[in-house]
This record gives sequence, C-alpha cells and structure tokens, in this order.
Amino acid sequence: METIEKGRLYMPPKYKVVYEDIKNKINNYIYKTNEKIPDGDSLAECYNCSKLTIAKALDLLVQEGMLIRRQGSGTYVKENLSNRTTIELDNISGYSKKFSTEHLKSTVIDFSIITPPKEIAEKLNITDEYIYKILRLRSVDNDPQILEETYMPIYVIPGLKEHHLEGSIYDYITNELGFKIQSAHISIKGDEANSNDKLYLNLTESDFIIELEKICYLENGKIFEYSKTHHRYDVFKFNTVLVNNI
Amino acid sequence: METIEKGRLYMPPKYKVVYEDIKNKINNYIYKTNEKIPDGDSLAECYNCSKLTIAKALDLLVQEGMLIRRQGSGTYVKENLSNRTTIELDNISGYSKKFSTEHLKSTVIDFSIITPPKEIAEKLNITDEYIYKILRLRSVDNDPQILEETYMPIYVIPGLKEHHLEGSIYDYITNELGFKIQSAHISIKGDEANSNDKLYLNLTESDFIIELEKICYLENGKIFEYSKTHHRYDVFKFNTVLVNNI
DNA sequence: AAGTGGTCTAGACCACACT
DNA sequence: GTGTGGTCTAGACCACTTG
Repeated sequence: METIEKGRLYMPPKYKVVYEDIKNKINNYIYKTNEKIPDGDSLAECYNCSKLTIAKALDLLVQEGMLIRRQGSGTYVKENLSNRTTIELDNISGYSKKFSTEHLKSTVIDFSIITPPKEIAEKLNITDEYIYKILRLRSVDNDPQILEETYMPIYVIPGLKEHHLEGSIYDYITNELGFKIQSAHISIKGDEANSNDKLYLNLTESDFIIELEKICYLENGKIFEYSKTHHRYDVFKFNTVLVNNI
Repeated sequence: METIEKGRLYMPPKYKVVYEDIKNKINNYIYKTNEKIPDGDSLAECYNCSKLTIAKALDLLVQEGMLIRRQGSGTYVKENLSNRTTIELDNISGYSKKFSTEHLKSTVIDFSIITPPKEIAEKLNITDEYIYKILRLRSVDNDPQILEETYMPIYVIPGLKEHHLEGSIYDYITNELGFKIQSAHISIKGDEANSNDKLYLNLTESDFIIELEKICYLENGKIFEYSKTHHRYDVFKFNTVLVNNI
C-alpha cells in the first residue's frame, strides 16, 4: 500500500490500511448490510495490530456513516445510504464521478488580484494581503449549473494561473502544490436569483438558487478559500452524515 | 460533573470532562482565537490523565471545527465560525435556542398508524411493522415555516401520543424514553412548492422550498425516524463542518 | 457467564515544525 | 536540537448485551 510522494517513500499508518481494507469489504458486500463484522480482538489478530488500532480504523467508518458500534453487542454495517460528503473544493465534484472532464466545463468570467473588502478579509482571517478574486461558471454538457465566486490569499496559494481555473483548482492545490485540506466550514441556504444568476445560469424572473458558502482550511492551519456558489436548484443535492460523538 | 440518570450515579469518562472544560475555555475566550493552547503533555499533567485521553478530547473539538492540530507545531483555536450542526430531531432546534416555546408552535395536521408503503419501509429498514405517520406544521410567532412529514416504527418508539407532537418528539425520545441518538443521514435539495406547501406555508404559485430528508439512528442501532421537511426558503439555514480524517 | 465494545495507562518511537 | 503532535503496543479494567 505504500506510495511514492514528493520523491519519498510514504508508508500509511496501520489504522489507515485497516480502514481502507474494511471499507472495501463493506463496499464489496464481503461484510453485508445489517450484519455484524468480526469483533475487535479477532480483527486485531487478523491485522496483526492492537485493539486500539482497530478501534481507530472502525471509528473512521462510524464517522462516515458506514458502521455502527454497539457496546456489549458488536459492530454492524449500516444500510447503504448516501455517504458523507467529502470536502467539495471543486463545488462540482459530486458530478466529477458521474461525468468525465469532457462533459464538464469551467468558464472564467473574472480573474483578478485585488485588495479584499473588509468583509472578505475577515472571512479569510487576513490583513493587508492581496487575494485572487475568481468568478467561474461551471457547466455540464454546456448546461450552466453553478456560478462560483471565490477568494483566495495569494501568499497561501501562490502561482495560480488562468489555465488552472479552466480545470480544477483543487487539483492544482493538492497535486501541484502538494497541500492537504484539513476542513471546510459550510453554510447552505436558498435565495432568489440575482441578476448575475439570471444572466449566467439562464434563469427566469421567478427562479431560485441554492447558495453554499464555504471557508476552507489547509492542514497548515491557513484559510485558503472563501467562496459562495450559487447552484441551480434543480441540480443541487447535498448529502452528509451527522454523528453524535459526545 | 457526575449526574444521576435512571436512578444511577453516572460518572462521565475523563475525556468528556476534559472536552467540556476545554470547550468552555474556548467559548469564554480563555483560550483565544488563533492562539495556541497548551501542549498535550502539559494538559495531561494538568488534568491528571494520559496523553491519549487528552488527544481523544481534543479530537472531538477538531471534529466540531473549534480546534486545528498541527503536527510539530501545536493545537490552535480556529476562527469562531458557525459550529457543526447538531442532529436536529426537532427540525427547528436551531430556533429553539433563539425562541422560547411560547413563540414556537407545532400544529398536528395528521397523526395516524399505518402499514408503510414499500418506499418508506425500505428507508426504515423494516418489514411487516406498523408505523406512525405524522404531518406537522411548525410555526414561529404564528408564522408557518416548516412542513414536516415523519415516519417512525411503533416498536422502536412506543407510546407516542398526540400531545407529544405538540411539543418536541425529541424530548419524548431522549427524556421520557431515555434513548440516545447515534446519527442522522441527511440530504438537502431545493424544489418548487407543492400544493401542501402552498396551503400550509402560505406560499404563492412561484415559490420554492428547501427539502431536508433525514434518516435517524438510535444508539441501539435501530432506525427510529425517516422524515422529509419542507422549509420556507427564507428561513432555512444549514451549517456544518466537514473534516478530512483520512 | 460469556462476549463485546469503551476507557485508560505508561511508555516507546516516529514525523514534522521551528529556530 | 527541542518541542509538538501522531501512531502504536500490551494489558487492565469497566459497562453493556445477550449475538
């Protein structure tokens, strides 16, 4: 399972190996829906590790809504529901599995470097820093679906060029810059379409959009993005799993 | 911090005590935004526990979006953003903190016991079980905001009466029955208002709503609720934090 | 009573950041 | 180099359910 990253041999931690393996077993119905999987001691012996490592791996799957652990009883596979949303840097990544890049298109409406207004600077937690301002239209088969307004500090994401925007900014950040995403704080609401929405998303006077506001963190603790995306309501769907941890 | 539950002395685990204490320190700005909190060894000494217990407590706060941990650097308090959504059994619990029960009203439109149609039975993962069907209108200051369609198996939630519906079903389940919620799988989308929405939410022909679909699990592994809530778009807001754990 | 998950420890070692 | 978080172990004991 080891890979080469940045020219170095990268060996994933044991709990991640166990996590991946059990996740595969669930997805391939080797561990069947609503059934119990082997107990912690057995798994620890099977994977040649401690119980705690097994628990850590299983807890990840609980967090993703794939397992439920019941004290005194066992660990069970949940009904196969919509899995937890991965962080959608792309805003359209839900589709990127369904549609190849041939069908996806990003049209850059505006790409400039600005001094952020106070409101944006606060969201990005910066002072006196230049930022990129990006306005993009995301389409599937030339059908416009998402109008995206993105702000990113230059010093956090250096070297961003217009051609990156025509593809995936996410790919640039993770693959070319080698950064990892830590988290995203999001907020979802509905609203009437504004003039830009009507213009670019081909909406009529009476239409509505779903607005997804997002603040994204890198693993180094820096906020790298604040964005507002307006989604045509008929193509928007957001799935997630909330787990009670306390 | 110990409490009496079901006539027994309940002593919370150490990591939960630490979690609560640090959460309070963040909310009261004893640990300030963007600043580093003490390292794991110090906290372990301070709380008289092992490093692992501290890590477990801090990881909960990372999951809630309040902290960020950086290997080699430290643990930092994040910008105070909207916290992670708690499981909203109530559908209106976001308001229950803002508005007292005097302002909140639940009007029961339908409360019946039925044999579920196939689609609902599948969502609830049951066969040959009777279920409650509940249609409620939730209002704030007599302003109708949410139309809620709920299905619950009788054998999972016994003894539900109409007067419970006028208050909070959540309170009945957690306080009177003493059950705990494990998780909720949710899905959010927008849609045009249907005839019921127009009727009960006072919408016009052109209006639209936000639909929140939800499947809820108890700690005993049973699904106790499948619901669809239609929210007037101008009063809907959903916040959450997505954390990259893998 | 037996089985299973949950909590917790003390300590070891590694990976990474900072300076 | 020092400090910090991340991983991992072996084992102990507790809480809960009943496969």
